[in-house]
Formats: sequence, C-alpha cells, structure tokens
Amino acid sequence: MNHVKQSKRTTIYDLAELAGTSASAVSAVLNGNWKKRRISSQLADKIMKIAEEQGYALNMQASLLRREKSHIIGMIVPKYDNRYFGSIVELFEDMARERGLFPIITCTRRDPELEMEAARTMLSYQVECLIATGATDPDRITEMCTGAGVRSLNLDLPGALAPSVISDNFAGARELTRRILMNCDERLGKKGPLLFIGGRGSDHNTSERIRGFRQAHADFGLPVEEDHILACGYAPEKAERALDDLALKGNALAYGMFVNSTISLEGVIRWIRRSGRLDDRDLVLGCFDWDPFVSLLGNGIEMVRQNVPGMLHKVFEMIESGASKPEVIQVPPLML
Amino acid sequence: MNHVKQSKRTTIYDLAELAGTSASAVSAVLNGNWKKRRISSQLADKIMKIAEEQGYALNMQASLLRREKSHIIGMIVPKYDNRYFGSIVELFEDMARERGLFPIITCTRRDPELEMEAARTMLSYQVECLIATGATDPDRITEMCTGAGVRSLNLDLPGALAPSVISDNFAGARELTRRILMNCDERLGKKGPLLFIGGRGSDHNTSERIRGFRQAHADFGLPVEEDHILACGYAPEKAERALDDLALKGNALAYGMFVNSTISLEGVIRWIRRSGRLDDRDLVLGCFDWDPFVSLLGNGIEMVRQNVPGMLHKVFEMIESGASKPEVIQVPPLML
DNA sequence: TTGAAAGCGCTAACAG
DNA sequence: CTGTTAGCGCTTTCAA
Repeated sequence: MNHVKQSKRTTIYDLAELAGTSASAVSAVLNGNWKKRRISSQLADKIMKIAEEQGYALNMQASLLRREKSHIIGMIVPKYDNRYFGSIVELFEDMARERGLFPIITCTRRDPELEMEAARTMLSYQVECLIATGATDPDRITEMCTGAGVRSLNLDLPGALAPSVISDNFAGARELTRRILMNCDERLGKKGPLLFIGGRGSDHNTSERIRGFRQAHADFGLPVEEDHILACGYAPEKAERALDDLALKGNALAYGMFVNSTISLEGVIRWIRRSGRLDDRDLVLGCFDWDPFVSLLGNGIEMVRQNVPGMLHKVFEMIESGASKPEVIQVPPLML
Repeated sequence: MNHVKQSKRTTIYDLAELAGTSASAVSAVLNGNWKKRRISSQLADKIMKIAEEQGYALNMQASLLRREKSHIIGMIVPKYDNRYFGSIVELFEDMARERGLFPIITCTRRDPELEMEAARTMLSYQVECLIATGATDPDRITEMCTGAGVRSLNLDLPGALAPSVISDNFAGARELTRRILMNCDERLGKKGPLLFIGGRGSDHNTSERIRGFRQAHADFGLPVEEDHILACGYAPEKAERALDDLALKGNALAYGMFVNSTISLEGVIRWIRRSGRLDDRDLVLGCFDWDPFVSLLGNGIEMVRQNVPGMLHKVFEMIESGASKPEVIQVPPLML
C-alpha cells in the first residue's frame, strides 16, 4: 500500500520520458539554470508544462543528498506558551524564508535531555546552523554541533562556546526596578524595598536581573531584603507557592514587586486575588516581559518588552557574517 | 570551506573502516536490528563505542531516500501569537514524537499563497501526512496532497475533501451566549440582545458560532440585531475600528458582547478603556477562546476553552486508523 | 544545445 | 554470523 504511494510519485525520469529528453535537462530546467545550460526555451517550456500537469514535487531528500548545502536552519525553543517565544518563532520563520532558508523548529520544554535529542535530530537533518533559544545547557549543544562541523548560536540565554544574542538584562532590570520604586512612591507614598519573584536563580538572565534589581535599590540608597528574592522557577503555581510561604513565615510583604516573566505574573496576580491579603490597588507591579493583556489588567503594571526583531536581526547578521567567536551581544529591551 | 565541513562528517563507511567491518553491519547495529542479523554483541558493542567516540550523526537525507517511509509529519498553523495555537503546536510535537514521528511545523499567517507554498515544501520533504490547521483554503491543500499520494487532515477549520477535527462551534457558542445573557440579566438587570464581534464571516467556525449565537437568542425569545453582528476579522485593531464605526453611526451599544477570539478581545478591552463610553462594570463579556490573563482581568468574563488534547487525540486516532473519508468530527469545547 | 554517467550516504536483499 | 551489491532521486561534471 505504501509501495503504491511511492511508485505514484513522479520523478524527473518520468518527466524526462514524457518530454522525450533526459533527466539532467529536466533537473536544469526545474532549477532555473537552463539558460546557463543553454537549453532551448522551447524545451524548457515543454518541461515546465509537463511538470505542472503531473503535479511534480521535488524529492528534497534526494536533492539534499547530492547538494553540498542543505539550506536548512534549525531552532530549538523552550515553550510556545507565551508571547515572547511565540514572536521569536514567528519572526524567525519569516526571516529564514526571506533568506532562502528552510526553518525547522522544535520545542524542548526546558528539558536538557530533550534539548540534546532535538539537537542531534537536527544534525541528522543536515541543518547548516542551529539556534539554541533559552537552552538550559547551551554549551553541550554547541559542542555537539561543533563536532559535526555545524555552526550554532545562542539566543536569549548566553553560552560560553558560541556567539550569544541576549537582552540587556542588567540595564533593563535596573530601569524597571527604578520605575517600580518611583511608582510605589508616587502612588502609595511608600519607599520600601521591593520583592523579586520568578525565574531560575541558576540561569544567567535571572541572575543579571537580580543584579540590576539590587543596583537600582542601591541607586536609591535602599537595602535589598535577602528573603525577598524569590527565584522560584517559571510556572505560575511556583510563584503562588513562594508567596504563600513568605506570608506563612509572617514576613511583611513588600508594596511593590518585580516579576520576572508573564508566566510568573499569572501566579502573582492569582495569588493577590485569592489571598485577599492585598488589594491590587495597594500594590505596584512591574514585569520583565510583555503580554498585551497585562496592560489591560488596569493596575498600571510596568513592562519591559524584549526586542525580538532587534535580537533576530543580530542573529542573522552573525550567521551571514560567519561569526563564531563566543561573544555576547546585548540588545536593549524596550521600556513601555 | 563548506567542502571542509562536508568531508568532516563521519559516515558509516568511516565507522566500518575503524571497526574493521562493513557498512551494512554498522547500519544494522545503529538501527538496532543487529539481533535480527545475528551480529555478535561483541561487534555491536565495538561499533557503538566507535560511533559514540566519533560523534557520529546519521545522515537523515540518505536514510530517508533509501527507506520507504519518512516518518515525517507536517503541520501548518496560522499564527503562534495566542495560547490556542501555541498549545496545539506544543502538544502536537509531543504526541508525534511519542509515536516515533518527526514533526515539522510552519506558520502561514492566514495567507492562502503561503499555505500552498508551505504545503508544497512539506511534500518535498516527503511528509507522510499533513495537518492543515485553521487553513484558509484546506481543500486546495488536500488536492495537492492527494496528487502526491500523501494523506491530509484538517484541524480547527473543516474542509470538504479530507477528514476534519474541529470544535463544536455551534453548541459552544450557544452555551456561551446563554451564559452571557444570564450574566447580563443577573449583574445588570438587562435582557437586551448581545453584540457579536470578531472573526471572518466567511470562515466556517465564525458562521457556526453566529448560528449558535442566534439560536441562544431565539431560545430566550430575543431578537438579534443584524448590525450587531461584526465579523470584522481577527486583528485587535479591526475590533476597535468596528466598535468605533458602530458608535459613530449612533447605534446603541449592547450591554453584553460575544467576542470571537482572545485576539479580538484585546481590541475590545482596549476600546472600552479608551472610549470611556462604558465602564467595564456596565458591560458583560464572553470570549470564545481562552487565555489565562483574561480570567485575571476581573470582569467576570466567561470563556470557552477549546479542547486541544481532545482534538489532537482524535487527529492521531484518524491517522493511525488510516481514515481518509471526508467526515467532520466535532469535539465539544470546555466551558470554564 | 544536449545526454550519459558517476555518486551523495544509506538500507536491504542476497550470497556466502 | 558477515560482506558485497544494487539502487533510492537528484545534481553535476564531462563528453559529444
């Protein structure tokens, strides 16, 4: 049954026979190098017409096997469940296609093993370049790629072995913190230090943001309360639980919070609504991430939006320039 | 330079030479059919070890060219910018991998030409099956696939030529409308008819939802005001403009709205905030789509969540059963 | 202006 | 238990 399917597929030999010519002529015409081969436009037209009629579709596997370059570019991405990664993927596809590349993307759920498996699979598909977005262990991926003679780049989270394009997390967090502190003062007349919540303490972005958070406090001569830094992970429930724990310990809650992602923000808002401990009019929030609904939440939540087009332009710039030195390019996020 | 890259790639011939054996033995071992070929576990171990050391990666192109089945499954999807399509893609990848298939996904931005181009490309990559999700012209895609002897399925939006798995839009919309009407009554003491906003009147889902919307009105003995059906498209700005137009025409705005997607809801909420015409306490909303932030908006917005796992299970069930008769399977959405 | 032929890396008979 | 061999469909010299 599957054999039938196979034998049904039209090949260039079929077309050649129908056109009374050779496979190589068909190949040349189909690839648009018929003027280089000085094939008569008569023959070219005839071949094109027959291909059309037969619904011919190239067998990419055969073509790529013979060709020297695959024109395939791979990307791995942790999740599709927020606007940030969604827009990265959508724009990446577009930009790749514009450049005549075929993008393949896969989601690895922040799982190091899945990341490696996905990377290996992409190498099997002969990707020319692999972009590791938000990878938990980018250097292992780079090593694997290098071993196969394939370039790799890191996006969103930096690695030590390949070029990395990331947001300027320190500066962004410092400015966001400054704004939250100002809002606290203006809206509530409070000058207390803030709470930091969300993210993984072990990942570079979170630690840079914590550094910016501390710096902004220092800029105002404010202390940072150590137990108010809650890098509790990304899932909404984790943020909820962390806030519960803090409240249980009887710690005074801050008047303002720096939330490390929209995903964590979900949990924070849910906690606020649920706990009834604080009305959201008493609380000033800021979020290092962007989602259109957040601005509609109506609490004057400050947001930092990562500059996705800016970062992807950098990525393709480096791909095109052939850069492979492990430098870190920081792209300033947009303050909204 | 690229030639260097190529020649660096280890092949099974290299491994065979290093192991002092033949390429076919290496192939068998690497594919796990060495017991079928009764290769000594000694040799098998040796080959595995060498492959590991050399960082060998299969050349999928060569493998697929020779194999009869590609194990590649394709999906086209309109957008990545909302939770619905995000979760479809994420779960689809998982379920495909669980079944030993390699998923390739591409985003076609509701553009019929891009859809066809993407489908053609996927055929070139020898997909065994193509899922057209929310396609603007699913039947053209099916025709193209059929011509190449490839199966296709429609998801989210139905087609006439292939099996389709969609939400039960009529029943969902009817129930959602009922709830909005009840809320209007309970919260505002109003029994007036609702406004329908968002979507494309030409697409099946929207027209089914409008049918459910009408039916629910009929159930209550209410009229539907024809100029209150605004199938203005999906983008937030379109919803905003449509509401502006309606207001400009001096039409009385409804007390309740049926919003056809979260994307449209963005525009609706923005319009409400901007226009100052109505405070959101005076307005009852319902949305045929789900987003975690919407429940946090605090206006008691009713939502219908499409049953993504349910739909994808149906999809894979049909793939596995080999179904190709053009029936439409309706999966009830979840009422939240 | 065109065709014949080699071979990309792999798999699956088949022949030991 | 293992190796040799014939292609999969295509691109690309090379020869005519």
